[in-house]
Amino acid sequence: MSYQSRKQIILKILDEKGDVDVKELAQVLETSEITVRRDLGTMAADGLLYRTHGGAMRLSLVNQPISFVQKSAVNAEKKDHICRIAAAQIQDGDVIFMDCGSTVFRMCSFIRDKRIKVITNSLPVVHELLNSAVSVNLIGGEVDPERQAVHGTMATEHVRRYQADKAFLGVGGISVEKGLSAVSEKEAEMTLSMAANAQVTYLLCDSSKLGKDKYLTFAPLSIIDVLVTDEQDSEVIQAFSKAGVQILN
Amino acid sequence: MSYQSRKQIILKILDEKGDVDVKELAQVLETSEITVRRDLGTMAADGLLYRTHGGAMRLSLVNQPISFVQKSAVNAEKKDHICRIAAAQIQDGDVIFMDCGSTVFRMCSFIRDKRIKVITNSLPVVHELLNSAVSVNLIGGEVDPERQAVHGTMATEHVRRYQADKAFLGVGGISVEKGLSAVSEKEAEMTLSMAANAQVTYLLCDSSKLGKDKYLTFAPLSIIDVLVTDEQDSEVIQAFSKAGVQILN
DNA sequence: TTTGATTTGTTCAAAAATAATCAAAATAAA
DNA sequence: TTTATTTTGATTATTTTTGAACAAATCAAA
Repeated sequence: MSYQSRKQIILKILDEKGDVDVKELAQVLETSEITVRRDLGTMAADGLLYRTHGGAMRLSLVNQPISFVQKSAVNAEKKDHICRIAAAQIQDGDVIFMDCGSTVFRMCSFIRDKRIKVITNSLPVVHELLNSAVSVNLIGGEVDPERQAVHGTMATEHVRRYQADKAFLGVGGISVEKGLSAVSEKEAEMTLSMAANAQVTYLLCDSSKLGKDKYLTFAPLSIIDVLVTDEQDSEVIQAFSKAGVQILN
Repeated sequence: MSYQSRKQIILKILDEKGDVDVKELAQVLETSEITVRRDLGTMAADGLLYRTHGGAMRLSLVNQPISFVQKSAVNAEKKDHICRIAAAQIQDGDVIFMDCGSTVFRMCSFIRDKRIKVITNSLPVVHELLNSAVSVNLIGGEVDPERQAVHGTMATEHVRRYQADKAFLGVGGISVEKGLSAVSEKEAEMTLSMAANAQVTYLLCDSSKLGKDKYLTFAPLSIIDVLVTDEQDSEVIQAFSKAGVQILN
């Protein structure tokens, strides 16, 4: 049995169990311990595993995989409903903006296989679409650790350079009277920039946010074209509709 | 039996089992081992299989993509040595560039507690510094999934807007004769941009890359100021020193 | 901290696999 | 048919891989 074959087996065991010891491998591979040690040595040098005393460990256990923790999955079902509808609006070839809202993030799993370009300031979105059919353009600027997103002058300017077919945005609150409101100026600025440079602006908004205002009101209702929500035909919805916003639910 | 017929059989066995050894094939094909070896040799040259000692393997088993985490684990000790030295050059208040090299990535753990600003095009670096004392500026542009980094025109332009105290860069290879070389044009472009906009340019380079040239040579030695390496006083090092590069090791 | 057991690195020799060279056999071309 | 070319197998030298032996390093328990 060649080194390459042993390597495959070792990797497989490591993938299943997470760790192995030399003696165990020597038995499984029907070879001597010294050979196993040599194999583990070269594999460690190639960065395929982490060598421990007496054995080896899977790298992912040592060096935690890169992943972004998402905001609590509050209203997960509602959000998924909204995202399904929003994703259906996208066609292959589209260029779309996606902001750093938690609802917008959930769209990722519904657009992985689309041949589109996504321009975003959200790190979790980038991470989620990294190995997908989607081509990603990341907006540059100051990283906001709390929101895991990019904001600031540079980011705004970056957005201004691009023209998108559609923008998919989140928001803190929305009402007919006061329009759009946010909890942070940074997010508000990004929302405005994206809306300004997109042909059609979709607002993804679960029913808990409808008719609510957050501390910073920053834009009139008119900057959005379509409101995607889970709320069925209610008074609030009809008010939005009357105010000239198209409703999808 | 002709080579073509044997080839078909070998490929079929390989497809079913994943690997074979020469002796086994010699029996099945009713021919000598030397002939089998010759067959495997030509087939490997044609890219039909991967030749191992004593046999062959299916290509799909061998060609597994190497993740960034894995790459950064190669020569880990050397890299950590280099990173410790590099990190010691940084003072609170500094603005620094960091590129998407795997050695540069390892610097993260040594600079987490510094009060500095890091400007980078590397997603792993951003992730690693997300919850640290470091303030991060992310370079925007097209995301390259393979390198987990941002490149392109927009990225280059972004860098041009900033002036940094220090740049910490990786490279594919470096030699006194040909200067800096890279495996991709994108990386080369980013290296050039960062070097151009930094007061002092540090090249982080473990000994395995010294004196080696990669396919794309893109810059003279003069664009770097300091070479940080693990290689102790050797001929190669002295040559670099004589060429005007400061050495840290 | 010391002790004892285990693991590892190193060196070396045996074994296995390969490369290189050359001649015989099979095949194709004139 | 003869001649040239390709393919194959045998032989030998070289390289790679493997396992054993032993000193050094490491770990765990007393």
